[in-house]
Amino acid sequence: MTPMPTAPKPATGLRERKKIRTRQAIRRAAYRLFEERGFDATRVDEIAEAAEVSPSTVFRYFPTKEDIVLSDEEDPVIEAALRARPADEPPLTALRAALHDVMAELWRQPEAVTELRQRMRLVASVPAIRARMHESIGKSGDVLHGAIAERTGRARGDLEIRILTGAVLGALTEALLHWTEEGLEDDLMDVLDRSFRVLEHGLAD
Amino acid sequence: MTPMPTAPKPATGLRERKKIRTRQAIRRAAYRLFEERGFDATRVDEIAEAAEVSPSTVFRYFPTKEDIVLSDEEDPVIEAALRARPADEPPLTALRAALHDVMAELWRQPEAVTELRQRMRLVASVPAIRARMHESIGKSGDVLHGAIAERTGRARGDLEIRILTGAVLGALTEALLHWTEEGLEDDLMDVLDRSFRVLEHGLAD
DNA sequence: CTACCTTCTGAGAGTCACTATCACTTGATA
DNA sequence: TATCAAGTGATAGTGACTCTCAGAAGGTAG
Repeated sequence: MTPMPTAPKPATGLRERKKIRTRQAIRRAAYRLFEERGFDATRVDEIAEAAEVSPSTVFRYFPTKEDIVLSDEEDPVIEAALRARPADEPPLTALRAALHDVMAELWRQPEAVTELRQRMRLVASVPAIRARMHESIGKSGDVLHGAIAERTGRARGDLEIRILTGAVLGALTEALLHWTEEGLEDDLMDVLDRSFRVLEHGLAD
Repeated sequence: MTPMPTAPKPATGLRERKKIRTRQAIRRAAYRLFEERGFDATRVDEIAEAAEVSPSTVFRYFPTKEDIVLSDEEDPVIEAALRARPADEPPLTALRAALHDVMAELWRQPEAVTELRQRMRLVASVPAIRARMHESIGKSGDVLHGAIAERTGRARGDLEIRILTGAVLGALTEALLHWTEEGLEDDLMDVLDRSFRVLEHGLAD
């Protein structure tokens, strides 16, 4: 019986550190090999060897080969940013502001941006990874759904909210893919703004 | 050299008929087994045996096991319905009307509705199939994208159009999943209308 | 420092979706 | 009837992923 079951510790201890390092080693090795010879042409065994672990270990850290590419630790960040917005803002406004904040923060970390580019390149070129991304976006949808339900006072299963989050995520996904196909160099913040403009005013202007 | 390379024949001939029957046999057998024992617990060999063909033949007709569930012959139908709308209608209006038409036609065929229900039940419960559906929706997005680009006079690669189609398809997908999770019995036309209302007016009312 | 426990790792064997190849059958055609 | 093209089945792969179990290594109490 732990006295404070709510505090999950700041992840100190040799064990935790080793796990983080192993995870990183696998992912780095995988990215390198994927860039060198392509996703499909890279076997999991090779990733394991390059990362100096056994194949079993790779699957212990990542349930599928595709999951090595998709980290997915962003959801809670976005959710937090959304909760930080004043409660009287309409959903779309709050969402735009929240995503704006998250992206500004992301852009402050050059290596995070580099990784985003690598990842999007793979997403754009490998169907299996794209499919996986859509799945994970669906899960993000659930999270957003909950947060918006709270702030608008609607029920969790509300159809209209679900439609709204679906529309927003669908729009953003397309915008992100467009950005990727255009060479990953456009101003992503601008792409984001244009997405919300369409969501708010349609194709009008 | 065929005299008329544009006319692909009305699919007469024993060969064609046999192919269609084989395809149907495989799909029917698969649906039955999936309902009986679940998607993951059904091996492709078993589907082949139930359909009285060899496993190789199953893969000749469907590239993956998931594709047995997702027919995907609807895109051209929707596209045609969209092109049939007057050119001066704004995109969202035209899309709603086109989908309205397609769905009304679908509802006129009871067995098509039954199959839709079966399919959606699998989509909702099997992640791999859901992922595949998202992929195929992405392709539908391309089609819609092209059709809307034409009718608005914008370029094919236009970001705003892509955002719009992404939003519409994202909203509709969520609505369809909601419908499925609610038991497949609600009035789907109503769900469709509510989706477009949110797309046009936001969460306002 | 030692003993014990829990967690992590690696090795091995097995399952199953999917691919490639090739001989054989069968519908179309002259 | 002979010939050709297309569809089928058997066989032997490949590679992602699962399960199990023995041993190693971090954490902890005495």
